[in-house]
Amino acid sequence: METNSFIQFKQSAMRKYFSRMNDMQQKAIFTVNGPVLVLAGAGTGKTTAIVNRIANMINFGDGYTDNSYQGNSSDTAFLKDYAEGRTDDFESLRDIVAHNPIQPWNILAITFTNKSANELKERLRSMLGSAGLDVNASTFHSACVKILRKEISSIGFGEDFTIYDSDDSQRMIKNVMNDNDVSEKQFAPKTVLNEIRSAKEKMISPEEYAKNSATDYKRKVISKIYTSYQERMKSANALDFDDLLFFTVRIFEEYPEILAKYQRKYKYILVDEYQDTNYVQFRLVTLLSEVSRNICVVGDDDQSIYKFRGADIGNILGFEEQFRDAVVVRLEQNYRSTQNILSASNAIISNNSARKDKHLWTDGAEGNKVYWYKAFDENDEVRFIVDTIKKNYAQNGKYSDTAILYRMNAQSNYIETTLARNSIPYRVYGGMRFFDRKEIKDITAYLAFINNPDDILRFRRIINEPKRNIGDSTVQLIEEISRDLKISPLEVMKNCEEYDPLSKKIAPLKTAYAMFEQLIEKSETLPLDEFFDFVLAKTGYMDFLKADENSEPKIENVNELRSTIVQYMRKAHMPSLNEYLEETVLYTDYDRETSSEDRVTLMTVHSAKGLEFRNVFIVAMEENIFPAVRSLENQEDMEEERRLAYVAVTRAKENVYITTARQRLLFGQTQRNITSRFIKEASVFIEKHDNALAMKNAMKADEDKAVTQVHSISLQQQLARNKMYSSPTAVVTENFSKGDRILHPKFGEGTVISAVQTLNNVMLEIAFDTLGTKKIMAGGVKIRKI
DNA sequence: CGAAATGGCATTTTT
DNA sequence: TGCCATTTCG
Repeated sequence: METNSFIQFKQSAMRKYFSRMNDMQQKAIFTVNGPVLVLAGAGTGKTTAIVNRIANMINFGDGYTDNSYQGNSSDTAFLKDYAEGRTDDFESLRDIVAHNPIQPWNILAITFTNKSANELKERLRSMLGSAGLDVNASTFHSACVKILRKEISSIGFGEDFTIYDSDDSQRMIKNVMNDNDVSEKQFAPKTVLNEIRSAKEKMISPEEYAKNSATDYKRKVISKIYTSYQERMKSANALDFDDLLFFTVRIFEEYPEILAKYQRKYKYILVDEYQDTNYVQFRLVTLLSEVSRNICVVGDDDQSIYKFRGADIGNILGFEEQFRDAVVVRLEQNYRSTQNILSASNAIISNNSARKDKHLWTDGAEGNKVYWYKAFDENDEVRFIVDTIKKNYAQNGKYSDTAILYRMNAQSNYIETTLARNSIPYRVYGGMRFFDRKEIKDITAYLAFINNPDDILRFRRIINEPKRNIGDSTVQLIEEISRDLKISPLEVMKNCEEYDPLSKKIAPLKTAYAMFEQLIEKSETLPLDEFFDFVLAKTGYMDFLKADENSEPKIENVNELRSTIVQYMRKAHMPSLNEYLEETVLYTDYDRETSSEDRVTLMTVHSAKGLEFRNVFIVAMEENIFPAVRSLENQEDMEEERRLAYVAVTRAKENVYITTARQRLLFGQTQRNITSRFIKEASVFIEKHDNALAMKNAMKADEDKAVTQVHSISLQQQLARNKMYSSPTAVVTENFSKGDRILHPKFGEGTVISAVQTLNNVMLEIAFDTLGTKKIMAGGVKIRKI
């Protein structure tokens, strides 16, 4: 009697402690040991559940399910009081309830992005204080870097290895292709890199790749490039992003004692966004949890949208097969959206076959129907968006609760222009990132090369930037010598007089060597920020920038880079160049910092995952765009598009606006697409507002009037209409015809052979008096009739 | 060597 | 159409 009530009150007291969580969330929180699969639909409080689960593990261990301690009557009385709200003495609760509490450093929580890792860290800290900071919450990549810095010597790299970003990798591929006489025309470096990347994602080494390539010419070539790429990476002591995961798993597979060490360290593994894991990531997680079997994966198969970069939805769908005893928790109560939005998204996603059945619900309001605006063309479409944003703004005085989502980045342009013209503040996500800018990459390359003089790629990038009279052929020679003799390019420069082919360049090489020698020396003595200034001055890079009159934004960027160094120095325990470089390459999140400014957000549906907005516009929901053309043929791709549509709709708290256009100008061509199947799938929850028909009829009336006077005026009309909508610069004002004499600012005088009218430009074929015949767009360079 | 012209290409993106 | 990377020409 007594024992039963102890356990009963213990559980109610603990439920009381986590009473802000719903039953399902509590189930996830209290299942501490063994494999757990949390299927968390959009907006169901997933992160909160994760944070609370970790808090439970650290505070109470497996106290909730433990039967070994039977308590006594005063404990039972306390628990009863706690459960019924007469006390909230947490310390006493923990004393009585805790069983095998888990040390924070035995927990590894893995996410995909720095943003979510940071969010997790922050929430753990605020819930658990300093214990929260001891949980290893990091991305796959940074978790692997940490392991590799300790263990990589086992496979022959130095522990101060350099990390290459995608841009660096691609350059490296190009270099390798050039040196192996593989034409970039025949094999696009991008394609080659992708192939290598996907091989690494599947844990296929160059040797293994070679085995299956004997018969296929393309594979044979790629195999050669892959092998040589990895060799060079090794001699540069560099790893690319994929290597970080690949080599960690390799080490675990080949060195059981190293694996065992980490299995002991990370007794509890938690993986967020599990639906987006690829094979290496799956392997890593599987290996680490093999012994403890304490693995909790959290995700939503309906939000798996990264197949194109290797994500395997099978990982989450197969979890229950992999772990027969897995506890499955479904989070389906949604705290974000109105019932109508949820119904619409459920209606869409239920057309997918490869999924675990889930049904989002809310006890909140019914809300508005999804608003579908059928526009005449893309200009009418943005006009609607602008009007609606203005209307909403008039009501609640806020722009930042609105997002405009599109399928591809190319669509942002015409929306931006119109927003700007209407003075609606906005921010576009995506595009050039801070650390991808040339000047930033250059300076970082200096720092990286000073940090690791074997880094041949960075050497190549900066040795003649600014100009030091060391041209391509000389660099090529240095590289070859360095490779053949297995010495660093610096060594080659130092002793350049020993190498005959370099004899003509001894002076510049010696000068450059002396410079690097000084830089390296200062890197060991100066604090980082002062060292940074020294590099800028000594290398002449700052002067080089200042010499260009348009360089102000660049100089500003450089100053911003400096402030990242200062920031880093402030928070680092032992600031080092190596660690700083690691952070900048791995944590590029910095320029995504959420500004508090009140702006409309423009982004692709992909980058909207995990975010929420009161009002969401989903632009151009038409077949060929959303779903994208390339997914129409293939069932699997189509299901991914549908998941994407599901993600898009579930971003909204209150209002979803979907737009389509009867015709639209995209990639310079006018196209007519039929309505997206996704709209039809959710039609019950959608309200259609057709402006296309009205506008078409209005235009038809105009046209009829005109036709009575002039025949076939439609091209003229078309042009006039384009003039109205498009920027004025694109319009050709002068009319050219065959036989006209013209003056071109560069090519001089000539005679027009033909003039072909395109939609809003004229293609001229001109016989120049001195240069022969050329085809030129009249709208581009200024061509005058004479 | 650097600006200008040409050609090719156009889902989605994090680390 | 518009962007980019590469080529081309002075």
